[in-house]
Amino acid sequence: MLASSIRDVARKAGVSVSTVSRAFNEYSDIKDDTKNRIFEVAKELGYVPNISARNLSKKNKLNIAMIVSGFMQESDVDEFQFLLMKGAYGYAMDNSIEIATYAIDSNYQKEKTYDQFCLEHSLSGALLLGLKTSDEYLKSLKDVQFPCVTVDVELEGDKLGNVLMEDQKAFQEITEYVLQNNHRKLVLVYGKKEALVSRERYMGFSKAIEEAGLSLETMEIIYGEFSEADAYKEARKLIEEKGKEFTAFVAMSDLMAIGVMRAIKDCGYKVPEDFSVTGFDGVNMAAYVEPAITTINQKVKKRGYAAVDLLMNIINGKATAHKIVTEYELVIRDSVKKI
Amino acid sequence: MLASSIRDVARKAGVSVSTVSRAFNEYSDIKDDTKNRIFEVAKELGYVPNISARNLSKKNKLNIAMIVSGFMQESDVDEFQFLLMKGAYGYAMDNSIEIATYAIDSNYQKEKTYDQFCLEHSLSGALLLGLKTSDEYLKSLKDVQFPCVTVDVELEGDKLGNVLMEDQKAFQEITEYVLQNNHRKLVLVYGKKEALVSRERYMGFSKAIEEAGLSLETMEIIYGEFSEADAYKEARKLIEEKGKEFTAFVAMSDLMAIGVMRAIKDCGYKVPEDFSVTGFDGVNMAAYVEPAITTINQKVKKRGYAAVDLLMNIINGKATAHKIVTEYELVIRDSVKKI
DNA sequence: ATGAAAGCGCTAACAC
DNA sequence: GTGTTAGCGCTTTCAT
Repeated sequence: MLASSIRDVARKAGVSVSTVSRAFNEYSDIKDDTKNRIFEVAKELGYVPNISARNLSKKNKLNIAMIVSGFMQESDVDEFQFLLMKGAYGYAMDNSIEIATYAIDSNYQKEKTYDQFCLEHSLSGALLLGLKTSDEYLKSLKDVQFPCVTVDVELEGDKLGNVLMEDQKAFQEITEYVLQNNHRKLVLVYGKKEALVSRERYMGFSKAIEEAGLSLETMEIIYGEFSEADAYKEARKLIEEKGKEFTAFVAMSDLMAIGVMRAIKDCGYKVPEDFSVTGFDGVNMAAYVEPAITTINQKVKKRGYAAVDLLMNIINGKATAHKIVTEYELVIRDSVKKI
Repeated sequence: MLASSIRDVARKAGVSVSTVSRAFNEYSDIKDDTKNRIFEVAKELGYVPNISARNLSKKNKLNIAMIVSGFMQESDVDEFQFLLMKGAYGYAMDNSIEIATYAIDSNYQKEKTYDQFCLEHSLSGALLLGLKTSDEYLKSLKDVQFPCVTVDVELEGDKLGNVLMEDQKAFQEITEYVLQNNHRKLVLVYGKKEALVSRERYMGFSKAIEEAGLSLETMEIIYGEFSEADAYKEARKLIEEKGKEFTAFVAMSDLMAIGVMRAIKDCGYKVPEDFSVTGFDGVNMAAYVEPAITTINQKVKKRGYAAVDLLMNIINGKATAHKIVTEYELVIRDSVKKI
């Protein structure tokens, strides 16, 4: 009953296969009459063109994919990649294109290069999400043959596009906000050491501190690895050791800010009365915890949307710039107290 | 430079194409010697078998996909589908298989049936997530030709598998818990009307009420559509109208519970002092809000894992049961007060 | 405006 | 154990 091919349609419609092909590929040089008849027959037969076959023969196919690195490694609570995906699929729906998503971990990347992945899947190009400095793909990416767009990873290349954010500037801005609230002894809650954004945000932190005429030496750094649990543990350790020697925690992610807040509460202190806390990302949860967290909203979904847009432009050679810097926004809520 | 084919490998290794094919398909009848040589040459040439070509010619291919319905329609805060995906990819990693994820909205489903989608993508079968009663796929699903596993949708069929949860029993259990805490005037916060799980949970609610010798008439129902915002709005309206006439809100999802809690606070009341609240799902956020929400943990990630497992078994004809009922757990936290 | 036929890269009989 | 060859279902010249 199933699996009627282009030949079946051709036969039943009384035309040749190439005519059917023309109809389905929206060629101009085909009579409306025959075209309609073909579609009718196709519908009767439940015919749909087989994508694999099309991929084999077609010159200019458009197959785009989203390759997510470290999907399983990220915390379950981390909605960052999820929102990126949603943004990407938003573009797909708006433009009636299809995106296939694949999860690829670091080990897999050692077996096959990015180009090989595209080759074997007949892709036109792909979005690459969640890349870490430790990822194999990262090294070979600069001279890929297939169009590729990365998020939060800056890399030059003919076929390469990047969707970036001014991490440094944004982190400087939120640090300055804390400083403006008269905090002088800050704790920086650092993210994953091998994440590219961590370094950028650190630079922003330093800059804010130094431009305020303060010394980095007087600040503390704890390492939360972008994890709620790690941030909790480290913050708790620090508070138990040094008590209220510091007044504010400036975290590189909302999740870590949440961990820090939990530690503060468990130590019998209150936010923001005893300690102020800021986050980074603009994750939904940051608005729902108590107190709601002051943070930088990265507008993640929009970034996913912009990434596919850029990829499409690179694929069809219409990309003017290969770097898109997306906007952010300081969201002031209730987790910082003026002292 | 790129795109060397099986023929290039064959030539350079001094063998025929079929021998190369045998090597890559792990046939037994091939000398280790030649096999190794082929792999060596393949590596030199950067050869990877093209999946589209393989799909065309291979009889027993294994291509599985995850089809997500209503991906864009769900609230951004809703991590349910995300966790399901993670669970599915967990299985994929553990078993070294590849899963392609596609987002398909209701409109798209009208154009193409499930079988047609599998056909055009050369799939062996797929996981179907997020199906609503309003979805086109749902109707035609019972007699699909391609193996298919649904989550939270019970449907008989030769090639059909379901991963289910005892929604009714679970909801009854959490309602009973509230009742045991001596609440007598409850508000049921209903989910999406067209969601299959809503009806089940409603049955569980009714049963708990009736078995406690109470009357459904004395309870209130508000409609939150599984949305935080809607639940907030409806709860707020109710509280402003009737004040503390009721003592507990029993919600069909954690997100709605969070909305209700926000409404309660905004009306100047406290949880659980003035109103008790329960959720359902076991979403991560439920643990982080304040107070932490008493809920039913669905163990969503495990369900995603189980779903792929079932699909694989159906595909290779080894499925004993086509219905998997996954476990849940009542998680008691701080949002219910004994009165 | 339509048809015939070659070919995309691979697998699977069938030969040897 | 390995080679030869006919497809898989489509697109794309090239004819007409």
